[in-house]
Amino acid sequence: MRTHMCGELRSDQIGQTVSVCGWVGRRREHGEHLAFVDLRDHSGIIQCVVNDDVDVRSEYVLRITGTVRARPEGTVNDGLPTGEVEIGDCQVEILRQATPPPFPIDARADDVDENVRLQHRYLDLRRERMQKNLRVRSKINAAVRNAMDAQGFVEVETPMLVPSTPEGAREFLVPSRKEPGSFYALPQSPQLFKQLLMVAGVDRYYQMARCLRDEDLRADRQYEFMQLDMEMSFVTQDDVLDAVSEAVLDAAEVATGERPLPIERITWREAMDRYGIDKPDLRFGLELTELTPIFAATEFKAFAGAGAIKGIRVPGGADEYGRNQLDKLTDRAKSLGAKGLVWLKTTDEGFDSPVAKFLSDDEAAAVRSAMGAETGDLILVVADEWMTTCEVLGTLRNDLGRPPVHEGPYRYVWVVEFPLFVGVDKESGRPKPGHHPFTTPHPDDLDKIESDPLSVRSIAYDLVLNGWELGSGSIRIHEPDLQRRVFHALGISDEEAERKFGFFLNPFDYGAPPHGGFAFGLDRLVAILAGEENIREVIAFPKTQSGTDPMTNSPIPGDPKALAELGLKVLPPAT
RNA sequence: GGUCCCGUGGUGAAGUCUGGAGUUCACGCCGGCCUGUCAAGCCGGAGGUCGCGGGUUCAAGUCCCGUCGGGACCGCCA
Repeated sequence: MRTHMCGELRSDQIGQTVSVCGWVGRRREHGEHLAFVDLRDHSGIIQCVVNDDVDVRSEYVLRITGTVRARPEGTVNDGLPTGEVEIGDCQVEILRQATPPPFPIDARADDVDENVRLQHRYLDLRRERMQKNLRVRSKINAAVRNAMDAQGFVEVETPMLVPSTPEGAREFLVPSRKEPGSFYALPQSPQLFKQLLMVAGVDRYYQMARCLRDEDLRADRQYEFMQLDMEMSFVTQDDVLDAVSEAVLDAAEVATGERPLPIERITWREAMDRYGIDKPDLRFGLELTELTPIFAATEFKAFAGAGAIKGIRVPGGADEYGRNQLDKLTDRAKSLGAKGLVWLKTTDEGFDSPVAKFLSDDEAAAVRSAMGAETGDLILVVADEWMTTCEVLGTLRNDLGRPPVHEGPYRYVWVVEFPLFVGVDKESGRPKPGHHPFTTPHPDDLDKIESDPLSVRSIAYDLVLNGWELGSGSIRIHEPDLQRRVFHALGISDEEAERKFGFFLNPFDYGAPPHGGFAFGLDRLVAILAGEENIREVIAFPKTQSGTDPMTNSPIPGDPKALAELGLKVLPPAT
């Protein structure tokens, strides 16, 4: 039907008779016997010179046959890859007429209400930007698959209809017709299956896995999302990180044409100390500075006895931030859990600050020196429990300096040695798992599981890109004694463990190899590499923030007959 | 569950604070003219439940209350 794609025609084809197919973009008519038609397919746009009087309108689907020729002197279009040539003597075949689209099928639709774009997603996807995104995604998928295959991983598909599991994200439930009142769940991840595949001796498993979580949506979260899910036997953390790195770096290379440097590592502790967050954005400074020792014997009540005192320095911020803005920053800090926020404006004489008079000369000088502050800088200080201090300043740091996620350069980082337990459950008073309850404790911290659980590190790691968590993983516990100790630390009795996790852990008794794995979100990786700051832009048919699809109108009310067959009855909405 | 922003011909915006006739701009659409344009140009035209409901007022796109839809974020996402 066609000999070339619209966007591939160049001077090389001059003289050739070609056929191209596509949609009518812009057209410029100069009377009955001359019209310029921009024909578009996914590869680009070619100008066709039509001398017949054919009625050709926006988005008509055409097949055009004609001769490639150089454009006349002075009419070359530098803005178009095909701009040196055009198709002349065009024979136009209308394959399908079209009604005018609700929005222009080009970059102008970037500004159109997203709801309208989603209502007509098939038209939105027709645009160059979205075509590019679909294709980048496809290339990344292929690169990831190739990388995993080349490393000896076996792609195994796991079920979409799985049992509901008690822990973790809220699940989507699927009613069973054969057993009314019983339900499957859609998998929030293939976690249990991939570990059982290790018991099965698969050794290296991977899957492009669709995961489903019934949690509220965000710019970086959809109900349904894709993960590169993988698991390996007889490995250390380094083996897992290397295998994942290979896939991620290959993906980055096909998407950007440039292979990133090896991914650096930082411990969770250092990430919190320096960036105040477990998914640090390394693209900008504003790092947290340790000030605790300076105030070891301070008389300033707000600082005395604080677990940690840290500051961030905003270069030249003294003039930039007025009283009003500083009050807002203080409110922000308080809403994040800090008792307050101390701000210091660096002057030639010392500090301009409401609390300047409470600082001794030595303390002021030490702060200035530790922060590397120069006149005109703004310093923000928080004094609180270590975790609170870090988190509050980390959030302020992001508020103040973080560029949009898709703006280069790309800064990948492995965050390792996550704590095994995070926080304490209000009801039980027991620690809560940081990653999941099957994560291996750090070998150096085994003796603290009972005595000081919150200080126990784990062999768990996250991959972070430009401040977005791409994914996480861990080395799993494969020995029953250690698993029992961790369960006990979590306040899970042997009986409860058997009831909740028996179906998953009992198979380990038949010989579970040491194993560990990882899963990272492809949508997020593709979005960043495609230069998008919202994963909806790299998903062909995404849901809105409230979980609806304006194109298909899903979700829709259940059909009474179908409900009856499933043994379901819909209750009136709670008031 | 919560906070904030947005909703005006097909599309994007202005008008809303400070109430006075559906007013304006650009794109698109329809018709006409036009043989080298590429954001083609020129002339003419059509197109509206100002998201929806209620209230205040002589009068509401504009003020108030509620509601629906979209977005950003918090909670949530082991």
